Amino acid sequence: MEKQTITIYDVAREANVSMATVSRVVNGNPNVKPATRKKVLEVIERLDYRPNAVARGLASKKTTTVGVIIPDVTNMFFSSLARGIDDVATMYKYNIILANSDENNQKEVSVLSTLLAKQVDGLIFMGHELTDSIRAEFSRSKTPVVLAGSIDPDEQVGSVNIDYVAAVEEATHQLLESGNKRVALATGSLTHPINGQFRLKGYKQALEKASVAYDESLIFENEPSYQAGLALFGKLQKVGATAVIAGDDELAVGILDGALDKGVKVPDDFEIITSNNTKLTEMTRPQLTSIDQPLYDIGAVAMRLLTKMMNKEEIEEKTVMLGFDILKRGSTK
Amino acid sequence: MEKQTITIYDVAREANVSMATVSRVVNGNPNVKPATRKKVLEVIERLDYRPNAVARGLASKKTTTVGVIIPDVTNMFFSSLARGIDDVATMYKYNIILANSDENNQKEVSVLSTLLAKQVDGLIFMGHELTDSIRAEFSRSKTPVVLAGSIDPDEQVGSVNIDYVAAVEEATHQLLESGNKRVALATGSLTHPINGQFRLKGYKQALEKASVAYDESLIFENEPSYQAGLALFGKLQKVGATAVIAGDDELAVGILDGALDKGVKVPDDFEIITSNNTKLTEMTRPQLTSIDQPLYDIGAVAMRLLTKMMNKEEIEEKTVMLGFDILKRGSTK
DNA sequence: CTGTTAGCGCCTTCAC
DNA sequence: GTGAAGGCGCTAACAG
Repeated sequence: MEKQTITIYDVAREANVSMATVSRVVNGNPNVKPATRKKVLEVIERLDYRPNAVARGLASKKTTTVGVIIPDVTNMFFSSLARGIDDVATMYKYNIILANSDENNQKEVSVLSTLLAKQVDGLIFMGHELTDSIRAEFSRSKTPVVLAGSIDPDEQVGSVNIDYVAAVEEATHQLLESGNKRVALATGSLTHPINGQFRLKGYKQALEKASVAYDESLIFENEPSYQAGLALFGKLQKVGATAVIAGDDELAVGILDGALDKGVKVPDDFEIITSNNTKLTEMTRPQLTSIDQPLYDIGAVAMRLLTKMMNKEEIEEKTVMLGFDILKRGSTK
Repeated sequence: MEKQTITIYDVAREANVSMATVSRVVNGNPNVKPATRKKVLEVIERLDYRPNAVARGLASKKTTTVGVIIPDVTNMFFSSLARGIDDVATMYKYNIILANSDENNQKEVSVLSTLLAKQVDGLIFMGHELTDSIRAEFSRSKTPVVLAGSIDPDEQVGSVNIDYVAAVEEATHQLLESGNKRVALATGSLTHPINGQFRLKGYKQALEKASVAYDESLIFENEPSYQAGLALFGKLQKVGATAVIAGDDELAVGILDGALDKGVKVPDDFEIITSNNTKLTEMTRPQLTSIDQPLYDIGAVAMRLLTKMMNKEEIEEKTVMLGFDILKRGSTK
């Protein structure tokens, strides 16, 4: 009645060879005479044998699974990355253990701990802040880690991203150029380096080059959600902003709808540039101009980088920066 | 230099007890004297010991991980389900191995096979068709399976869904009621039972009750994508449809934008009811009227059901049907 | 090319 | 309440 498993031992017996030989053919070891290989394969087929990956993992100390910590699969930005990660993982015969963290430090630490207990061969971390507790867990195990779609100022772990400074600088520049005097910046928490350091820096640089004074009241910290965007538009109007750079597409759609709902014309009376170029940017009317981060590729490259690290290959540069563009659509003039 | 792991054996030695005792305290077995428990816990803390889940899995034949086969994480419908699944899984100390299948039979079979090899304790399958090869894999292993957000006409495996027949019947009814003579139905492949059997049936029943003749030219098979929707609107116009029921929200948004782009007024000149009530339905202008499937809950309940099955608890009913509503928004009169 | 022999780290009877 | 011992199914030297 129990899931009667047939083991490598059964196959060995039936095929009149040793377990070692069976193991060899299963693992594609060339040191097997074609004839015996054929015989073994035949028995495997007949018995419908399937290697037990757990046992294999224990013996070989490799699980061929990697842990992926994601803030929220439900957010297109992250799910797009995740898709790239999974596809490349599959390509390299890895599986993904996916865990949502809501960027909640406690959850992150807890999930990281169980992932490590499960002996994942590597980790991909999405999330914009590497707290000390997370860093501690990382270094405590020697498991390779890659950050996808974010950046670690200390460059202690691998990371795949774009040049956030340059991207936001360029976006700000365009908005300034088209005549906006007051361009707002709406990102997530400024305690996250990607926002507080990089994006903000790009924003300030653009202002400076245009000789526009920096005004802190134009900086907004928000959740990456549609609701937050909807609520934000009013505040944006209040401070006299005529354009905004949003750090998240859902947030941007919220801002757009907030404007539309008040009868404000986009882009005529208000311009928006968003940051992630997810599918969402094409679904609105007008469509959203966006920084074009190659999301899928960021995930894919991150996973590829991780495979190299797991494979102990030589890594030229563990921080890889992909190219970006500003994709002009209807939300800007 | 190697990831020097400390094992249960080290803890046992340091604490002057046997491995068995350590195992007991780690697993919360009550048969341990408080004093020794305390001592062991202390050593565990000091040595920073973390049980190896792989070894545990081999010995106990339980991995506390479940496999989740998802067509595409990038689609809000599925990612919403996935979120519900993961949250409940976490609650019950399970982890999720997530694998994208694109509803491609070959990928499904292949991934299912590796999931089974990894000894997952259970499986959640999202996808609208249980092909024979999938069924074969399912029954070949005795691993519990639950379908989330779809339905198996044969009810061989567990499933959590809503009453698709009633939902589409109601939606069709409303559209007919508001004066539409030609209501189209745009779903995924009709070979999928959820479409070809259930949704179509609800559609036909509504027509019948309203004494409207069934016209096959009003039935459309589409990919669940924005692009497909965009392209579809033209065809909808061509067959003289004035309203549509879409089986997927991205598809619906595409149809909406297709209409808007041609200057067709929604809902005045064209009405739309979509099926999944994902976040997307709120993001458009007008917002989309939708069948309100409790996506997160479907995922959550599916996972909960699976935990019961893995736990060999008595299951009253392995097909659970959740309630639904029609959420009226701006895309209908 | 193939077989033998140890483990991998932990759980689980079965005694004591 | 605690210890000893035998696996779980497979890989990895090491012989031959």
